[in-house]
Amino acid sequence: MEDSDTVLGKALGILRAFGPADSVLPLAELVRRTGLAKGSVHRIAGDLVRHRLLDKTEHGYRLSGGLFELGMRAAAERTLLEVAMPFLQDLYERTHETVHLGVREGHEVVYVAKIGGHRQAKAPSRAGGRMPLHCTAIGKVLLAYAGEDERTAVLSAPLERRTPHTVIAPGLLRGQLVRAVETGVAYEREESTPGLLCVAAPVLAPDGLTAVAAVSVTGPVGRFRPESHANAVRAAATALGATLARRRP
Amino acid sequence: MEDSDTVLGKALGILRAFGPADSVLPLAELVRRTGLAKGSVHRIAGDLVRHRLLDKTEHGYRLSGGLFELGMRAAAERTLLEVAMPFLQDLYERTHETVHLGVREGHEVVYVAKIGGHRQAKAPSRAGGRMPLHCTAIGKVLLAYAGEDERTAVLSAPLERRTPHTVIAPGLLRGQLVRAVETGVAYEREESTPGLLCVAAPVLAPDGLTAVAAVSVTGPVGRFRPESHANAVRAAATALGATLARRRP
DNA sequence: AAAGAGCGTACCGCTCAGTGGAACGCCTTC
DNA sequence: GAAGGCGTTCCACTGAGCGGTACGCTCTTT
Repeated sequence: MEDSDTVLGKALGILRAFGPADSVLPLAELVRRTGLAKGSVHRIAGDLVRHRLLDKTEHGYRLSGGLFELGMRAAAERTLLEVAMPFLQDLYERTHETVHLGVREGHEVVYVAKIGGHRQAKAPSRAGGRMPLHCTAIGKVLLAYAGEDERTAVLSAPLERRTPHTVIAPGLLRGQLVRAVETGVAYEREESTPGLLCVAAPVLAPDGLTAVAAVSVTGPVGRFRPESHANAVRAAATALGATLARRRP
Repeated sequence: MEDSDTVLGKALGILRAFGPADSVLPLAELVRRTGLAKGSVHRIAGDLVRHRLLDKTEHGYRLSGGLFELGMRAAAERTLLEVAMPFLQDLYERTHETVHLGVREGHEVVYVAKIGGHRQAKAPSRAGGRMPLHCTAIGKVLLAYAGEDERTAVLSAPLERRTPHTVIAPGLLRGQLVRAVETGVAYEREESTPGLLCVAAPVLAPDGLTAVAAVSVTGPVGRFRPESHANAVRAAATALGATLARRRP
């Protein structure tokens, strides 16, 4: 799906052929998804196994633990994760709902952490996973604090309708972003996933103008009242921001 | 440090040149660590940047978020992590000490998760990081439930002394392993890091004979009494084991 | 100010690693 | 028993990758 004229490109193509859903893919499927020659996929996959990026099972290939280890060394997300963990922990303990930590990556959110208990609302989000900016609470917060150019770029592109509640009117969304900056929190009400509500607050950089990340609390329609957690989320996010600022003088 | 005759090998060499400690490395340092030609490192690093595995900063290269995303797709650790999270959460809430989840990878532990609060004892462990088997509570548990051949392999090799308390006598360690199987928990008392104590329990496969992972609670010498958390750790680990068994019929 | 060291970048001709089409054997499925 | 899908192996061609060389830059040193 990308440029596959270099060995590295092909290898990455194979690795990225694994969607968030699939755990083990047979060779033929990899050939199909990557569009590469069967022989090439066979050989490269073999190399990847040798390098502990893939595991070869009876039924095909699987992303290996070596990849996990490598990914956890990524500097930015790792330090963010480590510093944030205590605050996320506090937040969870106070709310006992699913807690997310996310950063912006282009026009999407990438979740850096997701913690929750047994009775958590089953959200499609996963650590390392992505979501559109416009239909999630974290996304809205991040978008609200993104540069004006980024914001208009997102708002002028067609906004994908994920559920009947997804806000796809740019004007409406822009209003929500303004309110997010004013109030320090953004909400999502079944806009990305039916049955899920969410509050998010920004983790601001020392300048107070840009968001380096965002924290959210998610819960199911019914028992969950996002507004009642707004303060907790805001507190966690600002505390995290202050701690991050203290680390990098 | 590995085989670097294939492009992929060189690329991996570059990525793995990043130790857990360093966040940004200049080109020259990568050349030094990998032993590759300067031109090659330059070109490959450029390719890696293009593929979102590296970021290029003012002061050098840095492992990028793309790597984090990719690593989080690793099937085994991801599902383990997701299923385990609620149990780890419970355990943390009950103890308010640092909680670890680890799996065995060769003769080392790989930590899949690490959660803790503000007052956590600062351990050198990190998610995605490694530790020797013989000097950690999780390692001992995993070793106790490993195959007999694996166990003797570890015990017959010289055991690295990490601290004055590290158990390096194979007989002594073997005794601890036997006790671990009998009691369902293993302990570590400043054997990997001065000032740290730890209790761990195995997450057993349905057969009840092999451990798929291990859970631990860590705390500082002084206030922390590992024995008093043995039951909580054991409970969390067995509950997790039961849940995992239910998922794969 | 000049010399030096270390850095990132750019160039380029040689060559062998990587390529992908073809063919094979092994399974199901129809 | 034909047909199709699968994983694997083989092999001759070729251009991607290689690494030595060279340049410009910014510091530090003398």
